[in-house]
Amino acid sequence: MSARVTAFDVAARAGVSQSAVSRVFSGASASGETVRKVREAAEALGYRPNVLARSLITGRSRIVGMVVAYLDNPFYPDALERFSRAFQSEGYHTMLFTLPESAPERECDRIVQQMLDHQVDGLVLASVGLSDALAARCAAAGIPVVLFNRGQSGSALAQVTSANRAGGAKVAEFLIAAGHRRIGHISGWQGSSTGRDRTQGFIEALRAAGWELAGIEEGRYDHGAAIRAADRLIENDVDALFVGNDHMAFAVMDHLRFTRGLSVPEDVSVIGYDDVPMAAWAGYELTTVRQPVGRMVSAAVAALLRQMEDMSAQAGIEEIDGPLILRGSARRPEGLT
Amino acid sequence: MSARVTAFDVAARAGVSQSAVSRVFSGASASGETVRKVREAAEALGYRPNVLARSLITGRSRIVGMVVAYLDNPFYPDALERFSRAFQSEGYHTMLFTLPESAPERECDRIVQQMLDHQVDGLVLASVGLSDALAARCAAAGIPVVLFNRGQSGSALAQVTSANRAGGAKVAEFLIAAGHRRIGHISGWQGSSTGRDRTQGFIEALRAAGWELAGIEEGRYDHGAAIRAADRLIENDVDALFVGNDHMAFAVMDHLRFTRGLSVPEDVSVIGYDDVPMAAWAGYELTTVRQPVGRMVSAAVAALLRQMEDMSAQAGIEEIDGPLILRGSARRPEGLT
DNA sequence: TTGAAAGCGGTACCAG
DNA sequence: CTGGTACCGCTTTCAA
Repeated sequence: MSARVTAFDVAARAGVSQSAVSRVFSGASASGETVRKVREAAEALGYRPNVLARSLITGRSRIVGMVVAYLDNPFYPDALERFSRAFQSEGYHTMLFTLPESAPERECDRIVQQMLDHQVDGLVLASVGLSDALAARCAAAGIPVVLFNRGQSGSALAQVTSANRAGGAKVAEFLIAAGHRRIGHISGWQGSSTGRDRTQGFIEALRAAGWELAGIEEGRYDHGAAIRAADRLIENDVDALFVGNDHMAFAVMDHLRFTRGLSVPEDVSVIGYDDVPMAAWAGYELTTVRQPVGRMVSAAVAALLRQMEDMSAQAGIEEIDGPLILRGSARRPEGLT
Repeated sequence: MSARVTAFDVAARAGVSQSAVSRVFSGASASGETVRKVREAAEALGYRPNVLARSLITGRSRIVGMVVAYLDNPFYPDALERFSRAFQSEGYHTMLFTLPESAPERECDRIVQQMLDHQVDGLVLASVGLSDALAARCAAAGIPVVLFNRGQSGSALAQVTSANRAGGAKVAEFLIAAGHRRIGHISGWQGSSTGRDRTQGFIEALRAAGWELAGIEEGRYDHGAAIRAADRLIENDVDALFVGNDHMAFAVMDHLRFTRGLSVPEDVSVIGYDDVPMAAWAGYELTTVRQPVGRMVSAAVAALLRQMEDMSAQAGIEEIDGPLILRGSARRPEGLT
């Protein structure tokens, strides 16, 4: 509707050149007098620099692209909010994408390509992988990528996860200490590093203590699959269940209690990964493994900034220590926001 | 690192003019032969049009800005995911902002201004208001704005909420039907339309049935405040509590059960707004009011698209019918994703 | 249909 | 410090 106000308009009103206006708004050197006149004129006209034009010439958009597979596991909204705030405070903006439930892995490439088209300065991929071809493209374009909560072996991309293996081991120790001997496992997707690592750490620690799994099933992302897996394990008489999958623990426990009439944790102990906020808020008798979200996000942001600011910075793999087992206490654990 | 591939490079390789390349990629008329040559050259060079440059000249960025106050109420991640997908499928990208917990209302203007600098084509504000000054600025810039889950009376902005008043009334009827007579209310923030409407509908329906509130407190956003409010109401002997605030119901119930040793819902019935996903997943004995998220998002998206596509479209206020009371069943209600 | 040229709204380098 | 000017990468007249 209204005619766009450009730097020329401001220049004309302030009686200076357009270059002067540009300098004032990009923080380059200008005399106090010039600054004053320009600011005044800009204010009067309601002028604001067009970020697109600026990005076009500087080659930096100050936008980071963020891809998240899904948000129904409360771990991700939490992380997303932290990412968003962190980037904002560094002067970056966040362009968000979520993947369709149908073909997440396949869509990811398409979406990353779109972000590249938008000239993003960096990319965060939460719980999704990237094809080698596209990783190469990003590298060629000089766009740093950070994989969050997912490792991709053999890739040169920066990666941040928590110590999933240690987390899995902790669970084993926890269950053994609680006196459980027939322990079942519904694993996370074995195609993901987090899934594999948790399972591996769990089994190893069990073995180190002289025990074997009473049964193992792959749960992947599907509630139904997780529930069927739980059924099979229960038939097999397990008295404890480690659900390594992202947010299946509630579904499983629900099923055990209300379909099978078992009491948790008296009949079967259930322990899951990631579901802390819900478990905590609900004061539920579910024991969960809490990943150190805050530190994971900080590490990812730092890694990305480092690479965006300094082209020569190396992409590294960071494993943030300290997955924490929270007994499903009746009270909300302190320190949880 | 690598030299950027531009339309000129493609043109040179294809033996056509740069204009021709542009036409091919913007879908304008070009002969089949030209299209073939250009596509081939582009493919070989790995060319992709620079969206920034395109937006700069067309004046349309195909980006919608989205501001969300917080994501720790599961209602918002749910909505956000739906928004993101809807916009993606319409060829729009989403730029996300979250507000700092400290000064959300004040920061909102600053952030909206930043989005305008980025030349967004439209704005969605979830649960936050906009100053009149900035609303005017958006209008002047021809940028449509939709307020989601928040009304702002007297503003010309498009607004989508659910029928909060009817929802509040339903809660009253529900509690009365359950035989409660000493009913307390912890309201949502009375500075927001949703908070006011829920409370008003609740009180009116109570009154229509011949009852008065046994007590009312304002909970606002703070867990602590909500808990203290609950304490005061309990001292006042209420046997039912309607928590109109966004995601306080769990905190309140938690407190009642584990600090005060009351059983819910036997001693006190608690009913909240919005917390359905958690309640459902946890199979918790909490009765919640579920807002029709899907339809709310669809309406908001439609309203925004309409205005973005057709400058003459009117901004309207839509109240989506059908807040639903879900008894805190042991099983996850069907139809919840 | 096609190519040449004029911008879109800025930044950056230049000589003054 | 200042103004002039080339240029970022693309879209869009305009003649041919």
